[in-house]
Amino acid sequence: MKDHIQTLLSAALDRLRDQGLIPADTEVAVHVERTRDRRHGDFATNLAMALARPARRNPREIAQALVAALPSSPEIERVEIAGPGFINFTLVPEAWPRVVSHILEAGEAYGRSDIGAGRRVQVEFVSANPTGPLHVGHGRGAAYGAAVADLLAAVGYQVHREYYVNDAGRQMNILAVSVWLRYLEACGETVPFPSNGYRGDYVRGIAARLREAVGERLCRPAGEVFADLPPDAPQGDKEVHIDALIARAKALLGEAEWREVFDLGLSAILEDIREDLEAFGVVYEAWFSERSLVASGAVERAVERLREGGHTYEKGGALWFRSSAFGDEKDRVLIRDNGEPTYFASDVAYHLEKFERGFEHVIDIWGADHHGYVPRVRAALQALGCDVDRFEVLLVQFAVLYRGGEKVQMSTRSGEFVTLRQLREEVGTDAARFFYVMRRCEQHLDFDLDLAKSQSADNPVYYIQYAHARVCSVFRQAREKGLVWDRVRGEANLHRLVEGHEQALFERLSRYPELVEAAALAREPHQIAHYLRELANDFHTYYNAHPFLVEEAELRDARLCLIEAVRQVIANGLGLLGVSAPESM
RNA sequence: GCGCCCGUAGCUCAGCUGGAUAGAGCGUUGGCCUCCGGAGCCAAAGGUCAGAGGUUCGAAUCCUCUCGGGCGCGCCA
Repeated sequence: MKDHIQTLLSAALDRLRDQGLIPADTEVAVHVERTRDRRHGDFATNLAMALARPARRNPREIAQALVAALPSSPEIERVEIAGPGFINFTLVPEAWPRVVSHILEAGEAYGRSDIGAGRRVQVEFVSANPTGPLHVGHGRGAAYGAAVADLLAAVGYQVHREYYVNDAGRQMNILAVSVWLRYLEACGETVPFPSNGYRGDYVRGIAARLREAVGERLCRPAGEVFADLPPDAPQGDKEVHIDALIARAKALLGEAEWREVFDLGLSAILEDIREDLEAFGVVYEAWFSERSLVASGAVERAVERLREGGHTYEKGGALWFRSSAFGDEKDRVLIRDNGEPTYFASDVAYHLEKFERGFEHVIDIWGADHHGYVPRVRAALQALGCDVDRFEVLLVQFAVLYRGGEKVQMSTRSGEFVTLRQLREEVGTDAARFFYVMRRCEQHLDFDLDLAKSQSADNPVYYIQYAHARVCSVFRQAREKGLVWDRVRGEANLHRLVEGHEQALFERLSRYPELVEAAALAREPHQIAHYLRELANDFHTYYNAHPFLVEEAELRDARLCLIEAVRQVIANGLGLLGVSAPESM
């Protein structure tokens, strides 16, 4: 409907250009919006006011010319000029109920569109280091990223969801050595556990699996392992200590056996993460390995390209990228003085590779604590000649859990953090997915565990799901009473739905496609969450005000059509957020 | 010190690329169950949109500054 009015206005605009009333080169976006007040009709545009300046005319004068030039339409009952120069459109009454037929016809496809035109867009999200289970901080990125990806898919983009696996860095070596030490313990050795190691219980679990797989073949006496190592903190430097420990482990085991430990740890954790996300309703098209990037020489190639482009220099034995020439606050090291590439170097290679894979748009979803990282990646892409307008980073702020009004403390050091899995077990996937995307991603999120668990009206998830279940329940009741819903008869009698509650529902339902489009383009799934609450409220209100299973079959069938449409839109909307739509609760 | 995000009702937050009288939920107060699920509904009270300038027909929205809160500023990942 909105599109229809936009089309009419564009036509009128062309006529005014032809008539010379406005300069031919005037560029103006035709912007149609829903009115907030019924007295202003159903839709309004500020086009005349936007044209006032370039045309050097009074807005109302332009509005009159626009209205005169407007092609006629059977959908529109009235066009009025109001206030400083708004043009208000009122639809013919018959236009509204039609939305119900559209919804019943389209079913799950209602709200989907093709504005993406099949363009390929990549969404990379979560990408947590595979050194331990996902925690609740990752949960928000997972829920948000999945919702953004699903929204983009819903409006016609070809979406590629990707998880970047940091399986090549020092942190992974630390994990491997942690696993190995726990394994030694399991073999009966007594080892002092490094203060910088991974202390979580899951490491013991992986060590146990290792022992099952290889027996005591990889066991070495603790005395040999720790002989002459630099001291751990607090006497010594914990970083130096653990690096020496890693080197010793590699020396004692040899490359092949070290790799065995490393790979078992990596695959165990990746498997855990994958299962965790899957249970959270989050699936990926690809898991992209950093190690494969290093192995294929892509990192060297990317660094080489920067060097050839004259964007690098050497200082202090290291190779630097002149990112400050592209807006970053300082230059960044690509290759350390020890010859090892930095994490940044492989990230440059990864992002270059994204563009080389031919995505038309590349979206990264990061925790807000990485915001300082954005300018350097952008700088690198620019230096490599990529179109940075096609690169977008969405930063997700922290989520803080509350229980009983108190902040839930999390400590990574002790290994006692709240995992995503624990959260799912406590509040359920539906509540978790919904709560995570209830707020704009720039907004800090207060996650109230008690509220998420509560089965009451206070809890928006239950409120919305209840509306869905209630519709299903009405249909169950109808069947029990032997009433058969005749959809065709219902659709033929939609004009009978003249109650205020019914009109409100038509209006609400009709804006759903606009909403999905807006939410997708703005990457704002929270708009869907808010909409669904309002829709559910409209429905519950209607439910309380009017019986659906009335005697008169025509009216009854029409009302059943309407509430079935409501059910469909709730199901579609919840689906975009990864929340289930139960038939009973 | 520099950079990014945030500041709207007692609390948690919406407010669509600037638009007509700033909206929800919770909480508070007062109502609605012989009836399709009361896990629901209705009503009332509650605001100097942090503050000050600026841009214009018009600013919660855009720009600048100030104040307050969060986060980040490694040859870590």
